[in-house]
Amino acid sequence: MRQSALFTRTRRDAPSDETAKNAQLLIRAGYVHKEMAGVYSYLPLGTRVLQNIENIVRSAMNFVDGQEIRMATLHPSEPWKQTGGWDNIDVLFKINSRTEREYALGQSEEEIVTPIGKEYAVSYKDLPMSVYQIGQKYRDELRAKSGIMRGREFTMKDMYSFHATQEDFDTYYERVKEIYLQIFSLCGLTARVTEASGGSFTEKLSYEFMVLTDAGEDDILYCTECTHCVNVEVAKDKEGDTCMKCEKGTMQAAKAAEVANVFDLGQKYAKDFDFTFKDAEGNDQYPIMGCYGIGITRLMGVIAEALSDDKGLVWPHTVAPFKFHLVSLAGGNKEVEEYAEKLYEDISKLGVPVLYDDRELHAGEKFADADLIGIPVKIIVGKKTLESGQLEIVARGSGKVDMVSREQFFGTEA
RNA sequence: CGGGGCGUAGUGUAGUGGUAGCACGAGUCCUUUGGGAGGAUUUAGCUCGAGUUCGAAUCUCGGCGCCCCGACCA
Repeated sequence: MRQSALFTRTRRDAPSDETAKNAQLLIRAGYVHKEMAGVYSYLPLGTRVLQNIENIVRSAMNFVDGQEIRMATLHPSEPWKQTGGWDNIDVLFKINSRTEREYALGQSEEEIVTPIGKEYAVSYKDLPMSVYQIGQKYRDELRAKSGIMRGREFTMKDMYSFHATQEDFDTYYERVKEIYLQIFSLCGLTARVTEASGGSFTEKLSYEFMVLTDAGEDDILYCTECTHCVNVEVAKDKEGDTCMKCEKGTMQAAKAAEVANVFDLGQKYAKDFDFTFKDAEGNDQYPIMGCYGIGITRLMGVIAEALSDDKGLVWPHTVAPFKFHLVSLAGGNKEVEEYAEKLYEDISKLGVPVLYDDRELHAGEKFADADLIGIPVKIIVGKKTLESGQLEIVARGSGKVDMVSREQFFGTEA
């Protein structure tokens, strides 16, 4: 992608109506555009980041035998009335049609997926079954905040599984929890599995995946020695207590952002929709259901918060909009320009996403923009490098500089 | 939803009752080209409504919007 043709441009100043670091940086760098409080559009750079995150999540869900589907986000009101959500879930957007009909906007999809499951899972042989989607969710938050971290419209991956037995569910639940941690690790974050309230629909605990960051809105307690971690809303221990699990570490208080959660829904929804299957003896049984969410756009916001520095964003290579930022310091020098053009074509030919700064600007502006945009590796081409016959490779995070020959560069790529 | 703050060119800001200014951006031209360069020139604005006043960006009331704290949060 030629930067001169990029749909967006960077800004020197942060908008005055955002205080969250993620929103300031993402807007300045041209990743997102704010529509209203809690609602953002994603521009080319932002869309690329989202697609990368989605693909990481998609692979992981496929790995745990989830099948991707795409459910409606405009919902009939009936299933919501059937589960009680219509009256009990205050974040549910309710829509009045110009006709007498009422609709809901999907804030979660149990009301849609359970009736679908009921139609296809009629025998124990059809179970387990696990489906997921990546799509928009709508929640009528009283107060949207923290940039893209708590919006009224956001992108979520939500998976739902149905199981014939509690044991089968438990096994699957653990599998998903494990793969979730890998997802966050791939995104450059360390997440902790945190015990939390199950919400209004279950007595059981749920598990939240928390990333330690001051930008988060949850208070957690984590053990300094083991993986034990509890949301303070359900914590029996206090800061400084000895960990109840390993009995070695002490519990440490921290701010954290919830990037995902998993719920054991039991048989609630199956019962609400009278979803039964025939077991091996021919008896009707309610399946055990689980749901597993990952906030895709929130995850992007948390990465932006947690990994940025005073110059701008610092994307891990797994989610970065481009692998390389080719910065040409031609300054009117035809030789350098031609060299950069050729290099851009050669990298592009390999199918490697590269942003090519071909604009006629001073080096300082180009570097400042590159730092702000936060692509992990800069390739700098100028008179200097042309004379030495080498490429200057600069890591965005560490600032580490490597001088490599063109052959070495393409050698490592191939 | 309760409390607080704020709405001025595309962006960031100055202007507390009397001619709306600056910087950045954007356009044209010239010079410059390894960390936001310089000059010339052009462009573009007071959130909406009502009121007070000879006169309102400025004062009063109301609406709308945005941010923050709290409450809330499948």
